[in-house]
Amino acid sequence: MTEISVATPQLLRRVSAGAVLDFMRASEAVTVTEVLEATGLTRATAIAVCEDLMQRGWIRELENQRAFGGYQKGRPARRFELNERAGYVLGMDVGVSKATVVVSDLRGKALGRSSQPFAEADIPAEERIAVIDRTAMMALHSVGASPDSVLAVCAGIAAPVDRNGEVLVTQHFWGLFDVGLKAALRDRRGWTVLLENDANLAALGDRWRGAAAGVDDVVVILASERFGSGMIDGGRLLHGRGGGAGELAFLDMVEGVGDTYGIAALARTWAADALAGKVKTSLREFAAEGVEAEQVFAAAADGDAVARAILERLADRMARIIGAVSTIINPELVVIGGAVAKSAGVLLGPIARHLTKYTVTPPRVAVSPLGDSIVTVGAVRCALDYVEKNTLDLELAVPD
Amino acid sequence: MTEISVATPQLLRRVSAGAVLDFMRASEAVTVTEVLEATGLTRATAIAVCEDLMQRGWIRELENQRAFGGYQKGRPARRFELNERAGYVLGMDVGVSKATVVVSDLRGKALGRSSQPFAEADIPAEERIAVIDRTAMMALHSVGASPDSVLAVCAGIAAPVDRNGEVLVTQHFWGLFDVGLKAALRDRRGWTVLLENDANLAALGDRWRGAAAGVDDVVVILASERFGSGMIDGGRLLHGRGGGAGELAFLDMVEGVGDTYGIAALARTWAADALAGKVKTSLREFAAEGVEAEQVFAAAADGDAVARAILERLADRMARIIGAVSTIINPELVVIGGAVAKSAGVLLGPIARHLTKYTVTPPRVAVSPLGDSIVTVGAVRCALDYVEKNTLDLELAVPD
DNA sequence: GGAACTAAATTTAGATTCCAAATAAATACT
DNA sequence: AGTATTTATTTGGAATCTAAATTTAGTTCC
Repeated sequence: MTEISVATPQLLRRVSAGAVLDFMRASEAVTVTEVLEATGLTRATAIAVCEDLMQRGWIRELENQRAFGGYQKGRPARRFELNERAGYVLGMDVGVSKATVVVSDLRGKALGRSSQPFAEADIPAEERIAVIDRTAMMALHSVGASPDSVLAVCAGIAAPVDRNGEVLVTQHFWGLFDVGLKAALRDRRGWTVLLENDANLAALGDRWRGAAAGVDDVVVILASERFGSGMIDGGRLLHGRGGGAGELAFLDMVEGVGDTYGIAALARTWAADALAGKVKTSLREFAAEGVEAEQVFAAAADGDAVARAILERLADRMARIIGAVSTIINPELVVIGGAVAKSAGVLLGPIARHLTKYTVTPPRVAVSPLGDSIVTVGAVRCALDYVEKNTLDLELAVPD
Repeated sequence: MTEISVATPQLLRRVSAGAVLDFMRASEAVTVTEVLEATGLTRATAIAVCEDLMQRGWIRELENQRAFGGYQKGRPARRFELNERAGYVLGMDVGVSKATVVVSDLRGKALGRSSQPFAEADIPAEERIAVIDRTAMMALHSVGASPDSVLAVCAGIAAPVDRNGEVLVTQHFWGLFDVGLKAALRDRRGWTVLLENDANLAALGDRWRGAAAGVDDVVVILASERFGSGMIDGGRLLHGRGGGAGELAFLDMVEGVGDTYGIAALARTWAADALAGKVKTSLREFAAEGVEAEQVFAAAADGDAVARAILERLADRMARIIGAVSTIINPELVVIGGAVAKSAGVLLGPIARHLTKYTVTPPRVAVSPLGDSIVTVGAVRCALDYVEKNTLDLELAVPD
């Protein structure tokens, strides 16, 4: 209600409340004494702030305080904890062929998930939106959450998105993805929707709960069907002017690369090429359905020469890409993510070996454990970031 | 003196004072009424803050207020303005063969400059420091400023520097540059020294007072003898883990490039190569002293075929580099900077032409007007950034 | 069961800062 | 001289914090 111009006394309470809330997000149930030590506030103030936050619904007080940690002298301390059910956030992965929605609580715990295919690749925008909306409602319903309790939504799409969440339709193709989701979900449900590029979300996701946990300078390469990357420098996502940062189209110019197909796609193609010849290889048993990357990796592990050659070729290509990107960006770590990543661990050794050819200071290389949920995990993180930054400006639907 | 824990009432005054100071830095002499409109504070508060700042020496009050803007009704307004002489900052360009120091006031006006060569490239650290210190003292003396009035120093060096101003001596070569300048100048003079990579400072400099003024996503390529770049995304410099972001060593992998020599170096070499043959060219008249880039550009403008070929080749190479970097970083603008930049304007047309081969969404390309002072300009900006961020924690030497 | 002990919670007094509104001051215009 | 206008100052009230004194709600021990 009250407009804050620059610095009113109310600003102080905001700062204090923010500090307390930050501490609570990082801890389980805490006593006021702990709050006070963590924030530097006085006891009187700390209690006042907690009461404030409780009244607004962001935290709750526990009953049987003494139940914690056995014997304690003195007057029992009150205990407070984050009300992780004060509201929910949605993380969306909107692909070409399907939409996936994850419902998460305020601690980032995934409570429910729903996925729906689009009838065809080229359906009109309203239809895409309808499917997405329906998927979201199903996911919410599955956890018994009302649409009013959604505090933020983040959707990942396979197009460049600038740092304001806008899709610049410079290339016609991307128009497909800018289906007006933001406006549609705001109008229909009153939700705040953040748009972000899928590879960027993968980077956020993996830095949160993947191989890059806590690393400040990291590049995550979404590498299954096509290459795309999310780059984080100093803990901040890079976007560039039109959200195009992290595009790996420059690969066309790197010697020995020349296209932007991902690991899964290349493995499939190269295996097919090999089978067209007369070589002897165990891959031939999959020939009918087409050979997938996993099968190539397995065959290579069994000593199949053709599979090993393909693996080596993949590793060299990855090394070139990682070498080029990390020379210019200088990350501490490069993570390979996406559906193929889980089985791509076998590539790490060969990649490291090839990498020494392309850079004198190679980064660490890892595969993400998040599999194909890497984008939704990142979307949840992105939505939570928004909520955490704006907590004190948000009104909760049903302050219980 | 007083430790601020989280949110004390004193914090409010800090916020208010910061807002007022920011406004004053962006304006000339201002009345309290203007302050009040800009910051949203009350008149009473605005005056109190101004008096505060004046007492601390950061701003001053003008005498003949009414002298401004002719006729005015009502009680004359007091006028305040930034005291740009409250202290000074030093911007340093520490190269291999010489050190340059610029003294600037708090509005970024260069007041004096001094430059001194190092006796040899490989002199010991103490000697390098002594030369740098002496150069700084000379520059200060030339403007009549005392060493005590220096609020911050920023030094640009040709080595990777991480975002904490540390030089990681991963490669032995860089050890040359980490001569302990920070500690030495702190101990001798009590100065706060910020270290930064020279190309990064070039980026800051050009974004401040060059071709990239106000552009949030920009890459500045220092291109004279060697290529190095400073990359800014969303107004923030990229560093990477060890300060290596912006290194263009990956050029080794880009087809048609293959080394990291800069424009001046390449022009010189290619011209010499051409002269070794029997072609007819007006460049031959410079053959004795060696042909410089400027001369090649001039001859090309006169229609000399050999010079034009070299120019075209340079443009193609620049286009490849710009194409590769900007595909992955997606800047709005790429600036060519350094001593050679002033005459490199002739390259812009050809570069733009070649660029379409390497990217579908080419950035704007420009040359920096800052010449070889681009690094010191950036160093001054960097030091000012520090002072502006920490103004209220700094004590002025002689509060007049 | 009551006294002693202990840590937490609450109350009280004081300081800083802000805003809003009333009052005072300085100048130009008539 | 008187009025209008703009700026400056003063006064009163509110929010917030800290620091210190006081009260409370338990445990422990006799």
